[in-house]
Amino acid sequence: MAERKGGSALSREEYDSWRVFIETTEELRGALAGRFQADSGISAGDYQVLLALSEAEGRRMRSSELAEGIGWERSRLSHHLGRMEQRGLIRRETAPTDSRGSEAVLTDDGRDALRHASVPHFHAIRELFLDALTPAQLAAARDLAETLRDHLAAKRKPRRG
Amino acid sequence: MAERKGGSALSREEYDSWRVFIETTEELRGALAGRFQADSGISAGDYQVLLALSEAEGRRMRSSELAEGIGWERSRLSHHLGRMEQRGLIRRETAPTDSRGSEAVLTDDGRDALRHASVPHFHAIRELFLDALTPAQLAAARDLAETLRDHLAAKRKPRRG
DNA sequence: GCGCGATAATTGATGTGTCATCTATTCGTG
DNA sequence: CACGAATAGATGACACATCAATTATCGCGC
Repeated sequence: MAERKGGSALSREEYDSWRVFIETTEELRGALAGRFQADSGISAGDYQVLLALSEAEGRRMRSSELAEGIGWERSRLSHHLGRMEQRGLIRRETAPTDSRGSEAVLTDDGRDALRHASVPHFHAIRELFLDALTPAQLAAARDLAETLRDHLAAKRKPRRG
Repeated sequence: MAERKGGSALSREEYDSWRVFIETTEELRGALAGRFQADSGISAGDYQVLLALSEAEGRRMRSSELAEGIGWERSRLSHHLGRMEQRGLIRRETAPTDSRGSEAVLTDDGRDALRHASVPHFHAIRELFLDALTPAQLAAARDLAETLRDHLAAKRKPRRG
């Protein structure tokens, strides 16, 4: 990892930059998740689902659209909706136009949970992320994220397959 | 989430920056993990453990030191070592000096797995991360990560508890 | 209107992370 | 030395993510 050869070895500096970046962002995610869960009783994943549903027409969405909207695989969403349904945060109904499909519907309990979660959510983001950064750093974070996101998208779908 | 009140609401821009940052870093982690696992047959977590052990005196470490070294909770490490032991990558022995404790020992299979994983590992880092960024962006990423890391450390241990 | 590939969603298996709890051992202090 | 607190580590329960396989329905071409 110190010498350069074959085009795939990394310099110490490259490797260190990578490591501190990936480990810290992972730590940030974990800290946020823990804080958020402890303060509101719902997870970050729950929050995404609830928010999307609350903004949807009739507070309901087809599973596929929901998955698309929040950028999850359908299998992941299906499992997650199962758990949320157990807890009464959402309910599932078969889609009226296509009986293969299902709609996730926000329940009243789900609406309440979302309402109570928003403030802790924003507070945690401010405290653990925004407060740490200067405006320039925040701008750099955004630039970085957008660059990486585009790069990953290109890697994922290089023209065809 | 648009208006500012109570000091905890976020501007749209703050929220968007947060979202793209956290979602993209999470996506990067997932992409790396998938690529790495597919190419080498071991996970990123396995890699960290194997690397630490391979560099240790006698290719063995006390569980606590290992956990400390790679920054994991002991419970997490314990579960992970159990799985790695199942696959023959490591072996556990009771510590000679303290019979409460245990040592994780790198097996020959573990050493081989590490050897075969290094190139794919570096390659994935280069391809998904380093290749995406200009030198300035890479420097910004590191600066950002270090700032956040320090901030999180301060939040975690504010002087005493 | 039948048959078959495509699509929507669920399910099961497995790996992973966290928390709370448990067991065994060590150590400090009387 | 004995006892209780602290420590090392393992374990069980649960939430979560990914992958492969499965089920049910749709819709097109004949």
